[in-house]
Amino acid sequence: MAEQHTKSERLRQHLVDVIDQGLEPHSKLPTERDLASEFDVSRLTVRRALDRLEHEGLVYRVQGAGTFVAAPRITKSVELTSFSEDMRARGLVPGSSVLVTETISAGARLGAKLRVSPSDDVFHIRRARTADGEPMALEDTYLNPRLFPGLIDNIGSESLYQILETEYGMKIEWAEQSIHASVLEPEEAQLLSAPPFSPAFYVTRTSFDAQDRPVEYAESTYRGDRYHYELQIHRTR
Amino acid sequence: MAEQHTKSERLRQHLVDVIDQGLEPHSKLPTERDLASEFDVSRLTVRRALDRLEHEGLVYRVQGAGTFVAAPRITKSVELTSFSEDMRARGLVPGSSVLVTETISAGARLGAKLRVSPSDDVFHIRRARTADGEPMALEDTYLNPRLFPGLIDNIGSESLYQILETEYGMKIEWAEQSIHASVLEPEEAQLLSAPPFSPAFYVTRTSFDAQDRPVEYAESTYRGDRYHYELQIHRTR
DNA sequence: AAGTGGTCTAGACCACCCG
DNA sequence: GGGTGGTCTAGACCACTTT
Repeated sequence: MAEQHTKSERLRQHLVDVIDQGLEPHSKLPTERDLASEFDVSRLTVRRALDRLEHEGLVYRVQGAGTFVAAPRITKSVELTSFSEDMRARGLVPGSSVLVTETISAGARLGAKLRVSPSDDVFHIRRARTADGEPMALEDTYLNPRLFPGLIDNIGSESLYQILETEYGMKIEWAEQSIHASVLEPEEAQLLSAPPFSPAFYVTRTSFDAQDRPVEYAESTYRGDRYHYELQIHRTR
Repeated sequence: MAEQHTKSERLRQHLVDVIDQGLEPHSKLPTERDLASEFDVSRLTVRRALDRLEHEGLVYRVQGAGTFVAAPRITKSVELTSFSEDMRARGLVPGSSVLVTETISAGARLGAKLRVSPSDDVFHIRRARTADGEPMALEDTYLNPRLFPGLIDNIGSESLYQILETEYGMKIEWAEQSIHASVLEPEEAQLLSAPPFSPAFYVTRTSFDAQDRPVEYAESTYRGDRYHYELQIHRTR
């Protein structure tokens, strides 16, 4: 676990542990004032920890009554995760096999996505992604070589995002994702061990760092019979 | 506009107005301390207003440097909207034609979704939804007749959500939505004027009110060639 | 070195829920 | 009426960016 360096984050983590270790839904948590004195912090610090837990859906608050453990909900709202995290969240073991690694000329489309000149080089990685050993998706990832020198020689089965973060200090902050309905072309179907022309998701994603620079552009085709989206959506207030 | 009753909300609204009235992206806003003294509030109150604006993507903050107007982003994160709102947000004119209205026995599946007995009645409404006059989706909506007496006789071309809210005081707060890849069955294809077996989204949605009671269950089939999802996703921290 | 946002404190008053 | 969460204050120190 990463070190928690703020008091409110340490308190939040403590409360997560307490909740996970067997508190029933709708159990009442200690009052904000009690938590403040017990952990020797101000009430505002307690409220910051609870704000985050409420936002994450682990607790709910009722004015005048207290703070309570939320009923676990099956679906979560959409979050930015890697394929590996996504699969683990679904209770599946993620895997990956690299089909292609190459350096190609960006061209107009990829150049625009990654904000490089069309004549510049980009890395291209094609991988088959698996869940519990079964083919789940084909993924073509494109990266700017200037940001990740030498990367293409170090691709293994580890998480690409992990490598970007640990080796290059690159943290992806947000992404634009587009989801289309599609069917598997025969070639894709064969690579995914699925019937040709069966339903599929075609997903494109451009990922950005904290300075809003495009870091990665990826096109993925997911088997529609094995993958779907579950989301919880709220009225914005 | 609804009345803003907290200081931080009034300040937030004021800043929204200022930003909308012509501030360029990356313009620097006044410092938190300046805003605090100008509006005669504490710095924490300023920070709460800015927190919300940052969350909404209108501003970004750089520690040690300042707070800046964010570049407008094309895509928005997923929000809970009706078909009509959704289409209007895409710049299309929504329409609807009612194909079926009937009262049927719930059965096990619908009973579970709407939390009524399998032998209870439910309303069923089948509609073809159009955008700019072109067929976009088929939608089967199921409702609990006890919550909406007489509704089935009043279905017109107006927004169903509008009727639920104005006639029955029902406000939908959140929903669980599931999105599957699919293809159009010949019957659906004909109703949607699309080729049979062409790509489609199959979407189910259960909508809940503020008390977490299921209000509506809907199954929709969207033409994949005319509809897709665009979302902006963020790392949760 | 000065200025900015990030975190935290100790205390206050209000709106709301419950016995 | 007593306790709870919701909002707010005035001030402090820290981490970081900019000059």
